[in-house]
Order: sequence, then structure tokens, then C-alpha cells
Amino acid sequence: MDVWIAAPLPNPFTYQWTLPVAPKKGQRVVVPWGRQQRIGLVGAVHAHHQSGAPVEDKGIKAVLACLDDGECLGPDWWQLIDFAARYYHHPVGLIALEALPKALRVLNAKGVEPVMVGKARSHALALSSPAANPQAPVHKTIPPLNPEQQQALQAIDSAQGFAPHLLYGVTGSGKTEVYLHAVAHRLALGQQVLVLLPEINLTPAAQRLYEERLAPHRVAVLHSGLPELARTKAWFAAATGKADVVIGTRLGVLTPLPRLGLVVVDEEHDPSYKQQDGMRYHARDMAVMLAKLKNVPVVLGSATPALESWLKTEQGQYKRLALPQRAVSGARLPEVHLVNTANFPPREGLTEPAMQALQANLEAGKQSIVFLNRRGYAPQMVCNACGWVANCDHCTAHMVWHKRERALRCHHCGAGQRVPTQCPCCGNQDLTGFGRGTQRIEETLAGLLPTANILRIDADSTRNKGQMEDKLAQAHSGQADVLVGTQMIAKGHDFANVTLVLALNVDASLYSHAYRAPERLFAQLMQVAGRAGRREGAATMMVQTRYPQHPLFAALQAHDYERFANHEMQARREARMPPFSYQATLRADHKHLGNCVQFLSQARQCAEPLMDPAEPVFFCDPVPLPVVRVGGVERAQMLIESESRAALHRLIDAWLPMLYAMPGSVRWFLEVDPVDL
DNA sequence: AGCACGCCGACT
DNA sequence: GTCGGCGTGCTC
Repeated sequence: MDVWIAAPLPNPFTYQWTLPVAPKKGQRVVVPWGRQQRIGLVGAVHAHHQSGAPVEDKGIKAVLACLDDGECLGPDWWQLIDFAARYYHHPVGLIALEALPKALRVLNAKGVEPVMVGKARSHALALSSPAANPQAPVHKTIPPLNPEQQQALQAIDSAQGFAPHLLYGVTGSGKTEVYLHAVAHRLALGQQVLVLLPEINLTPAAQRLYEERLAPHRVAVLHSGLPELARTKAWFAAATGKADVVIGTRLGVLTPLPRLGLVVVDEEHDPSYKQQDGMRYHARDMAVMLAKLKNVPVVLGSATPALESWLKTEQGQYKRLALPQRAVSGARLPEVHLVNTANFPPREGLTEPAMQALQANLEAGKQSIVFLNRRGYAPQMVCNACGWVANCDHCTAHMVWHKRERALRCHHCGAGQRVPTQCPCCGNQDLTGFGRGTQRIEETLAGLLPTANILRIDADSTRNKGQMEDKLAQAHSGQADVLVGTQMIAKGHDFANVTLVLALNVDASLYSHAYRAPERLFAQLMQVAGRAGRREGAATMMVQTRYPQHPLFAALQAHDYERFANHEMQARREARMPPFSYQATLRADHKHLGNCVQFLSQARQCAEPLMDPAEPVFFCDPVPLPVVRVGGVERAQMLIESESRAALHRLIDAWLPMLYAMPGSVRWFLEVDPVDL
């Protein structure tokens, strides 16, 4: 019988089955593996094993124990795992075992667990009660749905079988209300719902909301930040069908959900849905496949849909449901002003008009947001005497100065050190920061607006448990006058009193070599613009830029995603870029870049005889990554492209065994549908 | 991925 | 003289 092990190997291992109970696909088993014992998952059960009769084969080791009845990991789940393995060309064993909580995939030090048959395992881990707070559920007034929301809801509720929807609604148009009603509808049918969110930060508020509105239904939350036991419990609640709503980040899509009736992917355009290590899957795409396999509807929601999703609505593959108005009457999208930095040279990163607007908004008792997608105090620390720059020892990158923490930190490998008191090169003590991050803008604003309460929200200031919630509470209560932050402040939060948004440092994304950079910037600016003017009254957004004539800004000023999407789509169509072509990359990592490049060149040579002129697949030259060295490892990659998805995958399928057979110590992996190249 | 074996530098 | 660095090879 086949057993999958968590190892980067394309094939399962074959074992004998000599246990008294019959084997079943999905069962967790303990097998001898080399010098160790490992937990594996039963894959295909060969015909002669069905009866449970032992096989006389001295060369093959036997399964030592079986740990459960395999009920949790049923055929539906395996279909999704198999799909992921085929589509992302990643080993089944790694995908399947890494999708399980650690407690289920790693043997504990005490030795082999007892044989467990039946549902014993799920009872062993008691579920926590649904609502953590015992007080009576608060029933706030639920806003009535406007006609567009009702129409969208109707479409989702009446959907039967697989039906993908794109809920396209401006920020503040009440997408969440539509989700809640659609979820409630499925719960009433006795089904489970999976709700995916792009970031861990967004889960506490969502959990509160769903629990409050859908009580007494049970809500489980799954993300990588949970303590091990909490994650295991939530996984069991989902996998045994005891949880009705599963709110999760991308890993949630790999959880078994036996009663699944609806999938929701909020902010479906968000690049955080793309896993950036291990199996580099896109959780949104996996969610659509999950819905297809389970034959249930799926709702992708966004104010600025990914071009991939938008194209599918144009081609009729997804049904587009539009929410064109803000749900709160009187709430208006902010007026967008562009401040040309050629005319208003910034001082400490801020232009005169921006400063005046912040000052005026403070005096009016309103809140402002300053958006800057760069954390730390300064992205570089330089010596004013000799020009020395603090670089990371392990990466081809500058160290970022974190003034508050008195540290230099590498944002690529995480290495840190104390801030030097003098230049290590010339001994000069005049070391300064070059460029600006959120800490420095916070400091500048504190000087310029001495009476203002300034709050910084970024990955550094919200690292500790509860800090994010604390900061959000201060923002909501009105205690904070100015919120300085990275994209973290742009996502999902509903700040009632924000009437001014200032966006800094956007120019690098306008003419970037990364072809998706404008799409990303537009989505971020639309999203952060959406934080303002959520209640009645006027609101303003200011963008400091050297390129105010860039077409992206015209679309932003008109709050016109469709104009932007049409423009961008046309450019992609003409350049035969995704979504009009399909891509994969082969990445190679090694201590020496030369070995990476050589490996990729050889890999390309291997692929040559596999080429079919009728279905062209193009191999680009191997190139070093923009940041060549990270953590002491140098990296290169090779882009592979085709206008036929099938042709691309056929080629990779034939190529993969050759890659596995290539000698040498270069670490490699394939990435399908890469988002940043 | 682990985990062993194996061959060269700085230490009790 | 060893401890341990990570290169390389194997796992039914």
C-alpha cells in the first residue's frame, strides 16, 4: 500500500499492511522510515490489501500502527490535495501532511501513540465553548440591505452547485453585510461556510462580528499565528463539522470541511493570498477549486478585483455582482488631490500643502491617516563623512534603521544588531538615516503637530499580542488624531472619524519593472482612500507624487476601478502578459550564484526535447533575483511562459522527473502563477 | 525535510 | 589530539 510522507519526493512509499483492521485512504499511520519512524498518510490501497490479508514480501517494511480511522481526511479533501499537487507540481506528501496541525503529523517524543480507531481522536481534544465571553449576545441594529445588496444576496442564495461570483463593491458599500446574510442562509440549511481573509490581523474583528451576528452557530478561527493547541482544536472543529463558520487566512483552504456549503474570499485581490514559501499556492484560486470540487457557490469580494478575476467576469465564467454605492447614506468617497513634489518640495517627506491639511484637520477635530508603505525609521543608515552604508552581512540589502529599538535590522533575513555609535569604516560619529519610514514620519509629525495624539500602526508596533487591538481601539475611540502606518491600516478597518488620508512615497511603484506594481498600488490607494469618509461629510485624500499626470491617478481621482482595469487589461493583452498568458518560474538556490544559473541552464536544456512546436512554451534566460543573496544563499530564476495553460503544465509534467534526477546540491522549486518576478 | 556519514579548522 | 562546520546521500 502507498504511504505519503512529509518529504520533498514526488512518489509515495510502499509498505505492507499486517494490522487486523482494514486500511483506508487518509488514515494516519506510523511507518519505519530510514532510521526513524514517521507519521504518514495512507494513499492508494492496492487491491490485495482491501481484505486485510498480509502480503508475503520480505523486502518491504510493514506499517507499524494506525492512528485513526481516516474519517477526517475524506475523499473530498484528497481531491483538493491531489489538485494542488498536480497544479503546483508539488509533492503530495508535503502538501497533505503540512495541511494538518502539528499534533497530527509529528510523533511525540514519548513514542508511538496508541492505535486509535473510531472517533476517539476528535473527542480527545474537547472543543472550547463557542463564545469566549459569557455575557448575553449583543444584538445591534442590523442595517437593512439596499437594493443592490439584496440583488447580490439573492444571486448568491439562489445559487446551486458550483457558482463563482465576484462581489465587486466600492469600499464601504457593505460587502460584509452581504457575506453575513449569505452565510446565515447556508447555516440555516445546515451547511458549513469557509470565510477567507488576507491577514491574521483581520480575524479578531471578523470573529467577533460573525459570532455576534450568527449566534448560537459556532465560529472557528484558523491561522498560523494561533498557539498550537488552539489551532489543533479549531482544525478539529472544522474537520469534524462541529464548527459552522470557519474564518481563516490562506491555510484555511486546506482544512477538511465535511458540510461545506459556501466559500467566501474577502479582498480577493490581496497579494497576501499567495503563499511565498513551500507550496506557493494562491489561496483564492484554491478556494475556487475547493468550491468546484465540493460543488458549492463561492463569493470573491473586492473593491479592486484582481485582473484575473475581472477578466473571468468579462468572459462570463464568474458572475459579477456590483455594489456601486456606499452603504451609509451621506458617506462620500474622498476627493483626491495630487500634490506635485516638483512644485512643493517635501521637507522631511512632507509637502507644505500636506502639512497644512493635516494641521487643519487636527484643528477641526477630525482624524487623519498617513499611509507610507515602509516600516522602520530610515531604510538606510549612512556615514556623512565617508559614504559607508550599513549592509546586511547575509543579504544583498541595506539594514533598516529602527531608531526606537536602537537597532539595525535586515527586512529580508531578520538579522539585527545594535546601532553603531561611529562609522565602522572611518570612525566618524555623524551617522544619519537616508530615506523615511513610518517611525521617522511619526517623529516628524510629533514635532510639527505637538498637540496631536499620533499613533503608529505597522508590523513593528503591533508585533505583541493585543497591541493591534489596543491601537485599533484608540483609533476608534477618537483618542488618536493621526494614524501613521503601512498598508496594515488600509485593510478592512472602519474608522468613523477619518476625513483625511495622505499617501507618501508612491512613485517607486508607478514605473516599476514589476509589471503588477501599478495594479498593487492602485488597489492600495483605493483601499486606503476608502478609510476616509465612511460617515456623512466631506473627506479628502492627498497623494504626493512627481508624476501627477500618470493615468493611474486619473482613475484614482474618479474612484474608477473599471477605467484602471480596462487600461491595465489592454496593456496586458497587448504585451501577452497574465492573465493573457500563463507563467511558471523555476527557482534555484545555492551558496554561489554561478551554480544557480548553471543549474537553470541545464534544466532548460533538459526541456528542449520536450518542446512541441504546435503548442509553444517559452523559456527566458536564467536571471539573478533582484535581491540576489538572502540569509547567505544566492538565488536565480527562470521564467517559463505559454499562451496555453495546458501546454505549460504538460511540459512541466514531462520535465519534472528530469529535475528530480538532476545531480548537485542546488535547491530548486517550481512556482506556478508567480505574482512577483 | 530530517538524519546520518564524512572530511577539514579552532579549541578544552 | 577532539568538537563541530556543512556537503552529500538516503529514505519503501
